[in-house]
Order: sequence, then C-alpha cells, then structure tokens
Amino acid sequence: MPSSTTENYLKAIYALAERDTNSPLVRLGELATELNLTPGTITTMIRSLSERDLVIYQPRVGVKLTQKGKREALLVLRRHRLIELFLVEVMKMDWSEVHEDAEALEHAVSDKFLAKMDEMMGYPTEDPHGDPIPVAGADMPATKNRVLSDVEPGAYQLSRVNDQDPEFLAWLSASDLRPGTRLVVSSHDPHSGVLMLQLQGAETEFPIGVEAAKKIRVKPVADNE
Amino acid sequence: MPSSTTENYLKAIYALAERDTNSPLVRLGELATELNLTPGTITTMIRSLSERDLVIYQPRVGVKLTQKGKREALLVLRRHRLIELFLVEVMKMDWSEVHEDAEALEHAVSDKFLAKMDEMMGYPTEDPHGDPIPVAGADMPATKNRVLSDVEPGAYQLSRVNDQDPEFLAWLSASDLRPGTRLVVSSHDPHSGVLMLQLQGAETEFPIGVEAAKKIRVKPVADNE
DNA sequence: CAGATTATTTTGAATACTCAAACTATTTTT
DNA sequence: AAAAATAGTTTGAGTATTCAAAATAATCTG
Repeated sequence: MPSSTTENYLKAIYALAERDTNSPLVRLGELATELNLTPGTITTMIRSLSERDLVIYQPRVGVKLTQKGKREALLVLRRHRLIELFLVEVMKMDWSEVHEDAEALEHAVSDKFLAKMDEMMGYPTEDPHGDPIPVAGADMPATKNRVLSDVEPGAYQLSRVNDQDPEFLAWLSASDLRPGTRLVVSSHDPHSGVLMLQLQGAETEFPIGVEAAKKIRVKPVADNE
Repeated sequence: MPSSTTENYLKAIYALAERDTNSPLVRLGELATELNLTPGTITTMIRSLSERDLVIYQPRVGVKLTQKGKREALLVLRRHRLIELFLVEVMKMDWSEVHEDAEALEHAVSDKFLAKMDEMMGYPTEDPHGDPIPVAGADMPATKNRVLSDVEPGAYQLSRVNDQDPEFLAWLSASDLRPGTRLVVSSHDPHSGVLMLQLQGAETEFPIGVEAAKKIRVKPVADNE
C-alpha cells in the first residue's frame, strides 16, 4: 500500500545505493537529480519516509533504506523487470519503448498478474538488460557483480570500486574507469598478473594489474544494453 | 493527462447515464453511492470537472458528460474492457479476479501497450461480459441494447425503459422490472402479441404484451456475469 | 401549505505532494 | 581561517483529493 510516489523514492534510493557502493548513504542531492525534484521536496519527503520506517535519515548527510524499505524497493524492482521482460518477450514490444511503460505499470500490477507473467515466462531470473530479477521472498537479488580480477574475457560494466584511497580513485577516474563505464576484458595473463582492458569507444588496449583489479567490481553486459 | 481520479469520475458518470437513459442527468447522489464518496466530495469534484469542460453541471440537479468528457470516458472504458479480455484470454486469469486488476491497469496502460493487446487478440469487439469495446476513434460504442419486443428467447438484463408514464413505471416496479433486473424471455408468440418472461430467481412465468415490451430495452447477458 | 424528509452544497480542515525562495550548515579555496 | 561555493533545510504557499458537520434547497406528506 505504499503510494507510487513512495515506491519511486525507494526505488531511486536503492538504485543510487547500488550505483555507488562505497558510501553507505545516498545524499539527498543525488536523489533530487535522479527524481527531478527540488531539494526541499526531497528533504520533506525523506522525513516522511523516515517516519514510516522505510529509510534511515541522517540530516545533512544522507539516507539509506531500512530492511522494510529495501523489501519494498526490491518488490518494485521485481515488478519493473518482470514487466519489461514481459513486454519484450510476450508483447513483442521494442527495447526502446519498454522502459517507460514498465515504469507506469510497476505501480499498478497486482500480485496475481505478476505471478501469471512470471509463470508464463518460465520464472526468468534476468531482465532484458541482464539485470537480475529479485525473487519474491528473497531479501537480495543475487548481485551479478564480480571482481574484475576473477572474470573471464568479455564485455562488462564497471559497477563499483572497493577502495577509498583518493590516489587510486583519482587514477581510476583519470583512466576513465568510473562506475557505469563499459569495458572489454580482452585477456588475463595469470603469470604476469596483468589484464588487458579495452574501454568503451577507445580502440587501444590498456593494462591493469591484478592487485588493482581486485578492488574493482564489474557486471556482465548484454550487447544490446 | 486526466488523473486516474478524474477518469473514474467520468467512467462512473458514463455508466450511470447508460444505466438509466430516461433522465438526461446523473444526480450527484448516485455518483456518491457509485464511487463510495461523501456527497460533499462529489459536489467539489464535479465543480472542478465542470471547469475543465468535462461535464455540464446543473447545481442541485445533476451532471452529464460533455463531448470531451464522453470521449475520455469511452477511452477508459475501452482500456478497461480490452484489459479484462486480455487478462482472461491471454493471461488465463479467472473471470472473478479480473475486474479489479483491470480497474487498476486501465489508468496505467500506454497506447502502445493497448494497441499490442488489441492486435494480439485480433481486434475484438466485445469484452468477456458481452459488453462492446468502444473503438478508438468512434464516438459511441455500438450499444447492445435491444427492444424487448424484438428479441429472441434467451437471457437478458433490463437496461432502460423508454417511457415516463408514472403508472407504467409503477407497474414495472411492482413487477420487479427495473434497470438491472435479469430475465429470461422464454417465448414470444407473434399472434397473441404476448411474451413470456421469467424473472431472476422466480420460477413462475409471467406475460407481457408487445406494446409494453416495446418500451423496454434489454441487453443480452452472458451466464457468468 | 407547513412541517418533515431527503438531496445537495458549503465550510473548515486534513493528507500527500510539490515548488520557490530565504536561510543555514558544510566544504573548498585561497 | 575567512570568503566563496555547495549542499541541505525551512518556510510559506499551492494543487488535488478527501471528510465531517452545518446550512440550505427541494420534495413529500398529511
């Protein structure tokens, strides 16, 4: 029974938290940008979410989801991804036009309908983007993130960096390695301890050592995303 | 871009107007009952609909839809019925559980999605209840009402009475013939000019003359409705 | 027709969002 | 560390929708 507004806030908080796993809190400004609302609105709304025990709010610092909030967010995410897949697979709709529709339907779809879609598609575990579909009861969607140093050659997207060291982060940034960056792991030589990466757009390859690669998490990317 | 609240008001006005075609206006009280809202709320909202040229409002008397309002209402009805049919036919959902779902989805579904459903089901003209599905452009759904005197034997529902005569109406009412009443036409003898009706629940038959039957309109009823 | 009944409207208030603009805290920069 | 820039909060206000209860109009009934 959370309103669709509430659902959207929770979803946004969840998404932003995923995007940047380093900081434990999502700042309200990010949220304002994400949701296209004024900062004041966010503050007000977050206070209300906090009263309803959906988020933990540290004024001036940021928010994070409570257990309850996360459950809700995952529910919405599940609906969203299942619907997207449904629209593409069953309704034969196009990639491009599917997101908006799912955005609207995710707040209107009943459990029964959701269950039917799920069944109809054989209980899929990933949406059209390769993102995992959160499972009904389960707390967490199996995150598809993997440590860059452990990954087979292929296409990935940088999802997070497990290191706070400013120098390292600066180097990453200077190398265009930021969350969201697409990259292809073209080879991994275990003897030299060097992986060759090719960045989105760039044609030259680019070496990185295993030690550094251990700090970086990526997720596999479907070509169409 | 009407809100889903607005859409529900328009839909309700449309439905009530259909139900009782004798009076040209829907009284606000009926609306309050239909929508389960307090009378004051209705008054306020109707004034707002009126300002937006969706209804014509005669204070203390009633409302009717404007051309614009009717267009909106039919749009919603089209969505509702198409969705119901979709849920039953494609999603294999049960009759009983379909209405509520459609009620929610009718406000969230995009034109693209609607078009896909329509196409997928081969452009159906009737929903699971036998009610006509309003066509996108067309102003009016082909009403399925028929004059009782012209109808073949079968199950019907009384939809309207085209007569104002209080005596006649009183007789109807005394005979339990009211809009909404289910009845079965068991025979129609053109020579004697008498139709035999069996009322919902009752087991005895009951004669009515063609002249009277001409004033009564019914619509076919599916057994499951 | 006058009081009783019933239908509708008005009034005052609440909830859930949202904004603009003023204000305040925090962080950066010099 | 003070000035400047940035981020977050407060305040006052508005929209859409709703309710309860008082006021009013219309209708019914003896």
